[in-house]
Amino acid sequence: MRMSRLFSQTLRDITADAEVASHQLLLRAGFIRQLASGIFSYLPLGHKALRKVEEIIRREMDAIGGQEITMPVVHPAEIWQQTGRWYEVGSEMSRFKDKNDRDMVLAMTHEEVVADLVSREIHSYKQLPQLVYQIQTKWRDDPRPRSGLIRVREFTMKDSYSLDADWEGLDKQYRVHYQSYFNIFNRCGLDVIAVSSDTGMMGGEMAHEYMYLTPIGEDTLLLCDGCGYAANRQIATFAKKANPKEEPAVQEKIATPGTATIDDLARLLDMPASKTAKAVFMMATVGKGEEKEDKFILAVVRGDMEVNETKLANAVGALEMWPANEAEIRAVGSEPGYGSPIGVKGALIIVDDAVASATNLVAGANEPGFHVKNVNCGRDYEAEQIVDIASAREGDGCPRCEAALRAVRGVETGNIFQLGTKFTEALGGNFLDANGKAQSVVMGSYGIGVGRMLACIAEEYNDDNGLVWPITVAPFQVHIVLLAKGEGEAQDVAEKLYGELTGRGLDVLLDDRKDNPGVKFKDADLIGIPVRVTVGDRGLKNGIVEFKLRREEQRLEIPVEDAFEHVVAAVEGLYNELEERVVEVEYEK
RNA sequence: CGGGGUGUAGCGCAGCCCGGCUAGCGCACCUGCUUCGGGAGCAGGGGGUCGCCGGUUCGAAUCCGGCCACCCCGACCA
Repeated sequence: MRMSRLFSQTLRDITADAEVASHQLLLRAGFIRQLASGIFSYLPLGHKALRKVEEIIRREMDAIGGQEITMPVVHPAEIWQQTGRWYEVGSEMSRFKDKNDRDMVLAMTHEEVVADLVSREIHSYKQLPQLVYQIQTKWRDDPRPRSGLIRVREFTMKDSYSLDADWEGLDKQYRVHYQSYFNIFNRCGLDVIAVSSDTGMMGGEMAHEYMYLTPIGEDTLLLCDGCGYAANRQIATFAKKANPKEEPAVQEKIATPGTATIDDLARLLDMPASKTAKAVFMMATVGKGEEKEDKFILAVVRGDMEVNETKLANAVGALEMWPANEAEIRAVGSEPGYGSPIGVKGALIIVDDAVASATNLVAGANEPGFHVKNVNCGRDYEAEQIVDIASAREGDGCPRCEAALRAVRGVETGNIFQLGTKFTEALGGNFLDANGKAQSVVMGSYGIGVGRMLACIAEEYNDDNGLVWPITVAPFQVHIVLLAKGEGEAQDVAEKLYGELTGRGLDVLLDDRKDNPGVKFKDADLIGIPVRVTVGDRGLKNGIVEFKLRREEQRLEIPVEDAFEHVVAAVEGLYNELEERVVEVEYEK
C-alpha cells in the first residue's frame, strides 16, 4: 500500500472525547472513526488489523474442528420468545417491526439461531459432536458505551457453539476452547487470565471469562497468589471469619440515636462491625415469560460485609434489581438506616450464611433511633433463603486456601459458557441416541470480542510516540519510509524493495508522500508498524538503508543489497517470538 | 435512568459572565516559490445554518426556556 493513497490521515490533535490510550491512539493514527455513541467505522489500517486478529481466530477455530458459518443479524422474535429471552432481556436488545408488523430483533448473540439450526440439521447421535462458529456483527444497546473500542454497542464477535450428545462431550469441547482461547490471545501478544464468572443472561452451569488486566478495566477480579483461585467479583466466594461462639441471649431494644450507618453504630456501641447485621433493601423483577412481578427484597449481611448484587439477583432469580425507595421500605414496616427483618411483612428475606451462623448480632429495630441487641436468625426472624450474598474484597481469605485475595481490574476479551440444553429444549434441538430415544443436544457457547481485543492490544502496546503493534496483528509488517520527493536513486531503491517484499507475501506500507522527513517519522511511530526501513539519499551515498524496530531505539545501517534478506529475517523472528508464547495451560475449574 | 460537563470550519480551541462593527486563532486543506533524516518557511486562498427549536431585544454565538447529541461518574450489562 502506498501511503499517498491511504484513505485515512493521522491527526495531530486528539479529540477531547478520548480518554484512554487505545482510543486516543487508534483515532490519531487513523484506524477508527466514531459515527455515534458506541458505533465506529474501521478505516483501512483498523480494518486490516482487525482482519489479522480474525485470521488468527479462524486458524485456531479450524484447528479444533470448527466449521465457519454465517448467521443472520436480524431474527424473528419468535425464537427469542420460545427461549424466554424476549421477556428476560431488557432495553439492551433492540426490537422493531417489519413491514408486515412482525416483531423482529437485532441479534445480540446467536444461541437461538444455532438451536434452530440444530433442530433442522441434527437428527442422530452419529452426527455429534459438532462445532460451528462465525465472525459476525452483534448489536447490544448498552446503556453506557465508553473508552473507545473497549465498550461499544455495535461490535464484531467471534462466537462458536459446540454441540454434543452428552455433558461429557460438552466438557471436552469446553476444555479444548479453554486452551484454544489462550492460544489466540498469546499469538496476538495479549496476556490474559481466565476467571470463573457469572453466567448472566446465558444461563447454564459454568463459565469462564478471559480477562486482560488493566486499571481501565470495568470488572473487578479476585485472585489468589497462593493457589491460583481466580474469579470475577460477581461470583467470587471467600473464607468468612466466624464470630466467636456465644450462647443466644435475650433480645433487648436499645436507643441508638443518630446511627443510621454501621460505622456510627459500631462506634456508639464500641463493638466490631462484624457483631452487627446490615439490612439492604432492593426491588427486583422476577417471573417467567410474560408474567412478571416486582418483589421487595430484604437482604441481610454482617455489618463488616457488603451485599453482592449479582449473587443476590441470582438467589432470587431477578431479571432486574434496583434499590428500594423510602416509601417502599416503610410499606413493609421497616425503616431506612434502622432496618432489620424482625417483624417486617411482604418482603422476601435473604440472609447471608455468615449472618445465619452468627449469634447475638445488633440489628435495626425498624424504628428511627433504635436497634435491637442479641438478634438471632431462625429465632427472631425466618429467612426465605440462607445463601452467600456477600461480596469478596481485597484482603479477604481465599475460599480454597485462605491466603489473602488480591483485587485487580480487567477487561473481558472473551468468555466460554457451558449452556446445557436450555436452548435446544426450547427450540426442539433433538437427536435420537443409540437406543432410539430422543434427547436434547447439549450446547456450549464461546465468544471473543474482536474489536475489543484489538483495543486491548493497543492499550497494552504503545509508548509516548504512538502504537507499537505485535507483528501478528499489525496492519502492515513493514513500513518503508522514502525520504525523497522526486525521481532518483532513493525512489528506485524503495520501489524495488517494496516490490520484492510484497512479492514475498509481506504486507508493506510505502510512505511515498511528498512530505518532510519529520512528518513521515512521526506518522510511522504513531501508526506503529513493527519494522521500519528508511531509504534516503544520505544513506544511499554510502550504499546503506536504515533498519529499525518500532519497539527499539536502536537503528541499524544495512547495505542496500542485504536489505531484503534482513527485513524478511526480522519479520520471521518477530513471528517466532510470539509463537513461543503459545503454550499449554493448566485447566483451572 | 440519576449526577456532572461539553457543543463555534475536518481537528484542537478562544470569544459567552458584561448582547453591538465583517465571528477569531493554531493545525489540516488548495496554489506558487523555497526547504528536505524527526510534525519546515514565505506569500496568496477556500471553508461557518456559532447543535436544533422557540422566546426576550432595535440588535443574540453571547440572556431565558425546551429539545437533541457527545463525554465522564454512578446504576445496568456481556
